[in-house]
Amino acid sequence: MSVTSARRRPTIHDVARVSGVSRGTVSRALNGDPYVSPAALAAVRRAVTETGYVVNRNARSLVTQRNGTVVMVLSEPQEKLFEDPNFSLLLRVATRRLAVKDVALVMMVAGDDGDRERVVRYLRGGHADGVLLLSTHAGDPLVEELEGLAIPAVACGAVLGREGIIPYAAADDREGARQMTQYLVEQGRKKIATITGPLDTPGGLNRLEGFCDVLGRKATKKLIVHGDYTRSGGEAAMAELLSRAPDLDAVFVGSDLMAAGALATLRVNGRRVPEDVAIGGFDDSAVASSTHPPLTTVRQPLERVAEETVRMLLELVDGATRPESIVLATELVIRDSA
Amino acid sequence: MSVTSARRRPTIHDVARVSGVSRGTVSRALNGDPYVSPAALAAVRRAVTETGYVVNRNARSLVTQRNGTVVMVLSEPQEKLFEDPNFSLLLRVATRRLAVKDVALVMMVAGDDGDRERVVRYLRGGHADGVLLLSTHAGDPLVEELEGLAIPAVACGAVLGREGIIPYAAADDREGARQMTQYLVEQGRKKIATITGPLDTPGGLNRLEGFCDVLGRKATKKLIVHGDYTRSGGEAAMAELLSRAPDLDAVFVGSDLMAAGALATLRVNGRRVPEDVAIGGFDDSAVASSTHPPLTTVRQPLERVAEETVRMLLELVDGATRPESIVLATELVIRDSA
DNA sequence: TTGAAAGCGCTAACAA
DNA sequence: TTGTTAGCGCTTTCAA
Repeated sequence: MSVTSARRRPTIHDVARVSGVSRGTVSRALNGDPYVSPAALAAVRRAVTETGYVVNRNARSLVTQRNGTVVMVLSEPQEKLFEDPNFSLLLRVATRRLAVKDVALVMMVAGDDGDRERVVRYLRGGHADGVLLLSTHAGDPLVEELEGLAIPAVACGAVLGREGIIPYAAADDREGARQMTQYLVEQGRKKIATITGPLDTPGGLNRLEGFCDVLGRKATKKLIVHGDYTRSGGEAAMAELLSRAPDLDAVFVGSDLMAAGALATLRVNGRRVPEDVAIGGFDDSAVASSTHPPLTTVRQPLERVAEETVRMLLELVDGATRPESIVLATELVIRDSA
Repeated sequence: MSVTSARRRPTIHDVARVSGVSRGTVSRALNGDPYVSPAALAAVRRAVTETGYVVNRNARSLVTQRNGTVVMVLSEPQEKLFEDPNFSLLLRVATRRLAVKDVALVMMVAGDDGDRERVVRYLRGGHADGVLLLSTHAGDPLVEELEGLAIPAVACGAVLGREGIIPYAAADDREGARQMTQYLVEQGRKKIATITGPLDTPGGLNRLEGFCDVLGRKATKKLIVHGDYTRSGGEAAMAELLSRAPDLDAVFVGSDLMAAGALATLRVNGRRVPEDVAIGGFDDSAVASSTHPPLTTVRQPLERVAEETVRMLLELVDGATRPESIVLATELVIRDSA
């Protein structure tokens, strides 16, 4: 045992020796090249098992200029975004889907200039085949640098201002917001406000547009406040709304986490939900069912967003032309808050 | 611009040519070798800037057998662990700390045998310098495989049964549990139960021991139920406790997430918190302050756990002898639930 | 269908 | 202090 682990790792050379063919043939056999005789293939297979050979990816990458690694870059101006359950979900699904293809996922945060420089250095070092963008804001300087590097990149959610350049998979934010707003209207709510996400994110912008689509002129400035996708941001925004329009009877909140914050503020202010104020969330993330009362919300198919993003990226890496961006339908989930 | 990005990446050869020294000298200059004249160093620096040279890590790794990458393995029998805010925190801190040292973090999940095989293959492929273990359960087969690979490994939280072999950083679970239990006693609670984590995790086992340390013979089997660190597990465990001991007046719950579940069950059953039943959590994670009422809990210094784990791993990778494991003090955080 | 051989870009040992 | 050179382990022509 100790002898075994002390021995150097077997190389393709060892496999060649044991199987009685040349290194070239071993390589071809390993990579599924059609020009390998059944006999040679069998011999190589046996030798691989016998020697316990595992390819050295560094050596392979050096010559192929590929390395079976993609980077997930989290542009994260507010550290808080990490507490968002959506993030965990995307990360988990992406990791799994990539793992199936034997592609490793490197996590990098790009919150400030130092981080960003590091990401770019890593990418320029040729250590990754592609980039998965998460929560990228409009005008993020990283995007431009990426374009300069000419490295395959795909985003979870559109990168505002770059929709035609960086392919993405996303939920239909605008339509989802319409569904929720329409539902609130149908419930007889008369004075409906909204708490949006940051307007330099597609979720912030498009959900607000959906809200306005339904309410038209009723969507006055007074009834629109902006949050930052955090719980505490939701609390503050709700307080602001209450002071602006004490008689509001419904709020469409741009994320479940912010909605949880809004609920807390309403409770403190003695408003009952949904009797006095109806609350609609967005995401149907883990928090939605754990608030009190549980949130009526809009379900985003984030698993599919992650899956499609990964698929698109791998296609790009394999040399496909720019894949079509894809927008997935949302679904209204009715619980108790509205 | 298009011409620039189309050109092949500059190699050390180009730097040598531009700076007028040999490749060897360039390499030495780049790697901080002391035997480089100031003149040569300056020339190399200038040439690097001029050419935009970035080292090719694959080539470097091929010869150094090092690659500036560590893997974070998440042993995750219950997928749910991903929803735990503790996880996000550890991931974020570790990513950042490693990034500072220009070490990349690869995420891998090892939930089933297929996953595990993939992790081992990746490691045997020599693509990582070390392993960060997360939420590893006693008897996890991965641990043994890791030992066979003789790759540096450090754990966040002890790996039960391997405490002497795999160094770790962890909170003082037992003492933390004692603090909370003692506090409940001091509040005049007479019938105190506990919901533990899985007993094959250090948090499950040691927090239960701390509980028993304080209560002695009063900690009867009837008052001890086991959860799985999920919210729904906490709900179910609380229901079980209520049926076993309807007259209990306090519960020490082994994690904030489970405590949130317990609160929900109590509410459904008409028990007021803390008037009828006091609830103590553990973690002081993001959920603790967002439950209703906010949780009195035990703060784990998870940032420091992550920092220390990373430090230990990098030391190991750099050839240090097995570092001392480190146990960090916890702190009682009093809010409204007890 | 196969083997031989030329690198991929870099580090490190050696000689100068 | 420097240049030269031999690989690291692999893929991929090129000939056969």
